[in-house]
Amino acid sequence: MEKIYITTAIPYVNGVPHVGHALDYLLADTCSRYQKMLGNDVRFQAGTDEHGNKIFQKAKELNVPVQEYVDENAKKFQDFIHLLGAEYTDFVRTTDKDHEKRVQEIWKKLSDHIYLAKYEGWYCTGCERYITDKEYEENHGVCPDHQKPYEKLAEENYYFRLADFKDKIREAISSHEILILPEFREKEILKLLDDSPDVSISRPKSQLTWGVPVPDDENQVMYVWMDALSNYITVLGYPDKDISDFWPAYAQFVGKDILRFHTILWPAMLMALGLPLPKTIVSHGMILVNGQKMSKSIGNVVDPLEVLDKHGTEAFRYYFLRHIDTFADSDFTWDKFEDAYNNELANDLGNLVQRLATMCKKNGFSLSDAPEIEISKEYQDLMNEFRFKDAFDFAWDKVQNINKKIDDKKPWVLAKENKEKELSEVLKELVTDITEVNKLLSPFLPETSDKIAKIFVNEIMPPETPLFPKK
RNA sequence: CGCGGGGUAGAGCAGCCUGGUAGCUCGUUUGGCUCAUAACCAAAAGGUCGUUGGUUCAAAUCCAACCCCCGCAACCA
Repeated sequence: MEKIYITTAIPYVNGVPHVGHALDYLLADTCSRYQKMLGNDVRFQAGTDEHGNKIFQKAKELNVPVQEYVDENAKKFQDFIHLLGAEYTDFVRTTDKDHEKRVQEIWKKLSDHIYLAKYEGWYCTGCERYITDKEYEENHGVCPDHQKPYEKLAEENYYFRLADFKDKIREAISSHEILILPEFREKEILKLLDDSPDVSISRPKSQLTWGVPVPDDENQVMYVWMDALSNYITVLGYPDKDISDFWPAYAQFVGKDILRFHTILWPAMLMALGLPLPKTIVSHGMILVNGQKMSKSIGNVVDPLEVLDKHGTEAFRYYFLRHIDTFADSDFTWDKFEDAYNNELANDLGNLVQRLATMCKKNGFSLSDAPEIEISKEYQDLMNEFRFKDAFDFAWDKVQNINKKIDDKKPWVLAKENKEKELSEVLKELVTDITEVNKLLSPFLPETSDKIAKIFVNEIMPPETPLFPKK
């Protein structure tokens, strides 16, 4: 039995749960359930990123205490994860006192690689942020959102000296000590690594109050990444506890937009702490709508809660794990979702369960013990390579094969001709087949898999209502 | 010449690394079956594999150039 640690990205809680978050949770959950199926001991982290100005301001706008605001939002995300049928073991919030204390200790341990420097740049008082030189030129020195000219400002920030680790990181990535998936992202990151400057990791308190104070400097507050990335180890108890049981992580799931932080700054932090690097960073794509990025301004945002409400957890998991590519950007449309539901979940699988169970019942066939199942090598290889969509396809192919086999063996003919022995052999074979497929489906569709398992053991009874009624 | 991904049937994709009859799902048409959720099974139609050139007995696949789409370019799920 191995100890497996799986992590998800912690969403920034200034908004509601998004389909993109769902994808992250589902991939991690599928991985986790598969590992548990193999008999491994799994810890599955989830959490929320709760510091920063945006959250502070949003709470002020709503006129609620900031802590109350983040409490509410953290709850929304926890509920969301449950709705997805994902089972985490640990939930970390960056406002947890333990986390805050541990991040400060981590900061101290990193101090050899941290220095204070002056940052100077163009600043918009409306946006309350610095903008890049390029942006300055494009907007001709005036903020388009606030119609105010940018101001030249200077402030002191702490920086993390990434330069100390670049060579080692390049080596770790190239040698696959830390494996980046999909493969093509590795090139992208290696190139990016070369151009990466030291990272600004604090803000003056005058600018940012809602965050973890920098130890031994009351004028500075930690800024997002140091705080957020640490969650993966603070939740395990680092540095108060020995985390070597579960660290290094078996897999860390992230969106492609934040892959760079997880493959550049994060390994650098770990190296500085003397901790081993995560084995795999899995970067998934974005979910598009008709080929376009979802955005509030275009107004094409798909609310995952609406999808869950209309079609339920299992249909949601089915679409997002099989029709959304594990690694690349893919489309969500209601048409595609509904086609997949009706043609595949209802017709292929739901109907198969119905017809086979009915057949068994009509002919008085039952199995006292669940048949022994071996998990196919091909499926395991795909799962071990995090190719969940392909593994799901592999399982689905078997679903279709059972439908073919039924047509081929024609049990109803055997029944009419009273070939009881032959009929019972055929049914036994079919029930064994469906039990096997069901096992392969269980990391993806846990609830359905449970139901099917119950139907085909002891006295076989078709479900009273179809598993997936057509819509 | 910033970096990366992609262009294969009406749609969505696989195949490319390791050249050898172009494949899968959906959709369309036709046939079969009756155990099942008007489901299931089979067959057919449908492609100059972005363009041009090169290597080769042989190129979707390897090489070169070009065209087009899409991401990223440091607070974005």
